[in-house]
Amino acid sequence: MTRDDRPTIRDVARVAGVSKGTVSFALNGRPGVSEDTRERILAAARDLGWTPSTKARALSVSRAFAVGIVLAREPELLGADPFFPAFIAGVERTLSDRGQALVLQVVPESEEEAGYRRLADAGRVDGVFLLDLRVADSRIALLTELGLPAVSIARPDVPSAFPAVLVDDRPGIAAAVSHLAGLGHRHVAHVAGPSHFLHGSRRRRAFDEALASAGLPAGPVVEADFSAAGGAAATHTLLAGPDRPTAIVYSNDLMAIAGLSVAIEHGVAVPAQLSVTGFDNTDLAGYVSPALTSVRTDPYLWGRKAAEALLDLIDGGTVDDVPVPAAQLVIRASTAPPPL
Amino acid sequence: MTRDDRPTIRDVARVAGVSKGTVSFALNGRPGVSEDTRERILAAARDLGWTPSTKARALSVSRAFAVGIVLAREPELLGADPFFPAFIAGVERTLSDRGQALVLQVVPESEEEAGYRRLADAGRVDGVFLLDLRVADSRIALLTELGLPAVSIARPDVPSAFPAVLVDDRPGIAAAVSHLAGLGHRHVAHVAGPSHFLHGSRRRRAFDEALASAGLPAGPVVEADFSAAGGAAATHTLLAGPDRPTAIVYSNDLMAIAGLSVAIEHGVAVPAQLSVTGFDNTDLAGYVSPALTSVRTDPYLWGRKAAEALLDLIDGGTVDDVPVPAAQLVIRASTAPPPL
DNA sequence: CTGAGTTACTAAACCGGTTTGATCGAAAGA
DNA sequence: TCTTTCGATCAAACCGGTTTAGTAACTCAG
Repeated sequence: MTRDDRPTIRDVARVAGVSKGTVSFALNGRPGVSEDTRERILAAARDLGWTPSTKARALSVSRAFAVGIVLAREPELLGADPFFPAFIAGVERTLSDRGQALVLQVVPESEEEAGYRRLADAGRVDGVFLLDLRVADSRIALLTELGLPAVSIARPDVPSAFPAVLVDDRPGIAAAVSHLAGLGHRHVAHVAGPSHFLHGSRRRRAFDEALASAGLPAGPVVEADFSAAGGAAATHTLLAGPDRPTAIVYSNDLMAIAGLSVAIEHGVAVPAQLSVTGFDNTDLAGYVSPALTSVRTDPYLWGRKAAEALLDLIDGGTVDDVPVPAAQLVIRASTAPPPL
Repeated sequence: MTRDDRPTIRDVARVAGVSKGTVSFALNGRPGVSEDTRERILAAARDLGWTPSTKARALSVSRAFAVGIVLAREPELLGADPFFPAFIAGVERTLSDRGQALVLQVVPESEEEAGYRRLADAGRVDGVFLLDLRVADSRIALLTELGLPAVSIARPDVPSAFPAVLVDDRPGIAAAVSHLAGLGHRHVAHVAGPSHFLHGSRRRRAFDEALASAGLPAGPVVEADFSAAGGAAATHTLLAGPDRPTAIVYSNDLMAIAGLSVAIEHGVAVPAQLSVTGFDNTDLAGYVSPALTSVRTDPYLWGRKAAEALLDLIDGGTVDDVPVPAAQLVIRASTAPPPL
């Protein structure tokens, strides 16, 4: 029952007894159409069940009415990350209100640049979101060259003319460290994300600074890859080494949860002998044992804000950076005073 | 530096000294162009850096060169589900090879139908994937009415003219039950997903059947919602009740992991006093304590196959259902013989 | 040497909207 | 009363491709 006889603007014009142009004007709320005819046209459109063809509009106004995301992550890591789905849900919230679509592209890291080029050259999107910023991220220059508007999540460390949603991980990490310091910990370690990611390196720096401002000695930092396996390996390193820390600040929940089991295997009780904090406050954080103290972020909100900024940018406005509320520490059972 | 002077087919034609039509023929590998001119045209296109405009092609051949997914899930649940990102990664693998794009739509459940209608009416996509099938799913009729080609993940329980990727959860559940039966368990419980989801109810039925075919008595079944909170509550119900089971088969890993902590809180040792199995074999499964016995599925593969089927369907072929390998049970430390 | 059949190519129509320039009748100003 | 201006409307061009119909040159059988 593939009824391909979708009505066109021509049909609406005929039924309403006007020209195509007038229908177009009426629908886009332009002046120069009498109230009388406007209503007749709208009625005709309603009767015919006509919706303007995005394809045709896209061609004539040279807009795609869509924005894009290029994801260069391994499928497995993607699956474990709670950020991404919540973010796109937020993005969609804004987009659907404004009649825009979201085009997703998942590519191997080696094809990331090609992914953006394809999107731009084919004219598939009017702008993109810049996620997973890296240190000295080359995509900023690429997108500038391509003339593709963009909004980044967090402000890049290289000059960027694009607006950013000012996500800042530092207060969250600082809150975790200061919570631990307040409990009396003096040997605090950090399991960091990959240092070529901006959030990886920024969380790490925030950790160093928070220790210093709490008057604590610098703590050991092990770099991992945000995966469960990586978190487990890093934890093993920290617990097997000399001068075992009494607390570990993980840069995401997944690694922290994996760390919990490693501690058990090492016969280290959490939180009695080791305190642990996560980051992301995933669904699971409250339901592991002990329940995980974590930093709550709000990727859904970021998605909404980022989409608003991007659409405004595309519509020609100059857009400022977008502030967002600071992350909050959620204290649960995995943190306690250090052993005496 | 928004250089909007992208070359058009006209420019290529001029440089190559031929007409637009000939350029089009040359590029689409049609006969009627001499080898000589064809090369000249391709060279001109390369020199100018010309890529055909998807917008224009879409209009003239009335194809969107894109397929869609409408997701009607709560953002939180989405974030915790490992299926979805892996699936779209697989989809993308196929799509990018064939020059197609993926349009994503995340909507509240109440707007699901509207979501499909929008996609279809605006002509944004040429077909869609049907995920999270429900019992007596009304979307089959909807898509048929809209004339929108589709491929479903798992075969629906209502008559459907659309091809399906034959995902079957039953062997996985059966393997888990038979593993537990082999270990000597006779009191096996199940924490099911929502029964209005096809996979929820099918896993439940598979559980019942597997128990029967192992010669075991019917076990208690508690319905939950696939979330950590739901899994915890269900586990609590099972462990607090009379006639406590010696093993629990969860319908996903998230609930199983939440269940592990509830067991600890109840002073029930896993696996000594209680065996636990999950479903999905998430990244985390191997890194909780005890490591979780789980059913490994392959959503990445499903995505690839589903996309191939959908594109073939759109291209006019008649497409058969697509078989996929049965899920495998991954045995880890969370299962052991029951207490004596 | 003619007429039919190929081959290689062009001009023009078309997809379904938006946008520009022109037209026409009516109201307003001289 | 005779312009002038303005609001409402239409016809046609345009966006950048694809596709159809037509044509010129060239081959080949009779």
